[in-house]
Amino acid sequence: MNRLYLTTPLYYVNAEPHLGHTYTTIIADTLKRYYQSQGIETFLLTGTDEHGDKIVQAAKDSGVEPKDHADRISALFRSTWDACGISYDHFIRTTEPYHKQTVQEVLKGIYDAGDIYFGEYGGFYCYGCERFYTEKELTDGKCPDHQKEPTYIQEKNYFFRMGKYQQRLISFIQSHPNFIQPERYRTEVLAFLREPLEDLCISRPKSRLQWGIPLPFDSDFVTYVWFDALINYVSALKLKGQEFFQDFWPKANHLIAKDILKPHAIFWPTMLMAAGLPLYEHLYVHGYWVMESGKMSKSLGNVIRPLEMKKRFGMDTFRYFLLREMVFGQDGTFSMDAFVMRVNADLANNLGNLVSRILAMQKRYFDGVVQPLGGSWSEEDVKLREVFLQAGEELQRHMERLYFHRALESIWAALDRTNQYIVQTSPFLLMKDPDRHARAGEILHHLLEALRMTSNFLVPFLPETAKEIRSLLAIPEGPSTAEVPWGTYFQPAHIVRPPAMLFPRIELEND
RNA sequence: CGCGGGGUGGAGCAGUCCGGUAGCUCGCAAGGCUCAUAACCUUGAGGUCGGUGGUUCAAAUCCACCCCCCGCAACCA
Repeated sequence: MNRLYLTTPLYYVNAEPHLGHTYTTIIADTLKRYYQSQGIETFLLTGTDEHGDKIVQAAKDSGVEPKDHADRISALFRSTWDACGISYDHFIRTTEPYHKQTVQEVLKGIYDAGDIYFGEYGGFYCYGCERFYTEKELTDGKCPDHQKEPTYIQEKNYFFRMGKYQQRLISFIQSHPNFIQPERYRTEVLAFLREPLEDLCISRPKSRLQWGIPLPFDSDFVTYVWFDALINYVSALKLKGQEFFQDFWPKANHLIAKDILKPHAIFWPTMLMAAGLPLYEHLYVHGYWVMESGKMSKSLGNVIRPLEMKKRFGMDTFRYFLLREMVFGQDGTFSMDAFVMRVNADLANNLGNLVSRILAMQKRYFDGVVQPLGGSWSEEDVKLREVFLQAGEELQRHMERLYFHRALESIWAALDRTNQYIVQTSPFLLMKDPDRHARAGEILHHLLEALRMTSNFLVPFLPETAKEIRSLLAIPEGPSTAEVPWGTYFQPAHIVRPPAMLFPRIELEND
């Protein structure tokens, strides 16, 4: 049995779900649906990362305990993904006992193996912020928040011998060209690894931070950030049992945004090496959504809220834009103008209108009853089928490389061809001559096949729409019909439903 | 010389890894159709693919150098 384990990052509960979170999660969901439809057993993990300074701070700001704060934001993420129809299999929280247990087991293992040591860390510490600053973060040598010069302090902490694994990691990445994708990020990681890798500080003294998982070998310290957060990918599988872990872990595929490349491409593999675990299979890295009106920020009022987009335009419409507009790996621009343009052109004018015009003819001319196909097909008929076969092949090729935009382009090229086919064959003209009604019926039969194929293609990208088209064609719920050859699916007396408007054109007032 | 990315018709973007008529959406011009969501189809105008040089029969695509813009630069999710 082929398996695939997909993960989103664990979202940090210091912010509410925004466009970036939504994009990563939708990508994960799309991949899951795609591979599921290929007969692969999939497991999709998402969740929330809930420990650390920033959470304590955020909780303090809203006057609640860290746990209450984390509960609230975590629930918000979960309900958002539910409302968005994300088909995740497990939602993990780093504050849950089974996760803490796994983190402690892994830490203990690495400690016992001698790859964690007690050392000293010095840095610029601001007592107002209760955190260290790097020199670059300081403005004129002062803390940007308090305008005060930080104090250089030294602190005892635990360190992970990350540098020890540098060579092994380099060799691994070099011998596994697809380990990090797209390639630009692999190049970046290799470039980074040309410099010596320092050891990683993995603890905070409890005197400064209590909101964390205690180190199993020293109860005066808690683990700090990544050792806690990254291990979730393992602890979620362990929760399902050792066998489940064995089956899925080697098939782990992590999806992340470029901001957390280093932890995932460097910290995490070396941690796995130290823990004696196999490395994950792939790391897929995407870029940022840049708001046309400048940086995304609440004060500018240009924050894209996933639930709001769903409510205004429908989830599939929102998904379509995100998948079609961004080249996976590169940054993309988000603007409402581009959104409206894309949606009107591709979903309303093309897909929606096409479905509607075909079903309208089927209804008007034959009262929805699918007509038989004759033995001989015209050149156009054959061509139409080939166009869809080709689109299916291209789709597969593009999905393997995370080229969502190109996969959709391939589908839409087939839709364009279908519109052309309608004009070329003009069934609406044939219907004026009673002798040619049979031919018009055949043409419509081919067009219904085009829609059937389209609905199969759309399953991973636009799940609701795929389902709706299926329902309009009166195709029962159940497995994909992609394997049924063109022209053999619709049986005599099959009746399709009257047209429905799938995507209304968006007319934006100056709101 | 820190690392990486981007610079393609009026606008926004694909295409660059694997060289071979420069593609898509919007906008503009002309025509067609009437089945459809003022939609759909055809044709046209508009590009020295940031610059210079090189490799090649052939370069947006490979190589070198230069200019402009943007991220990252380690314990900061």
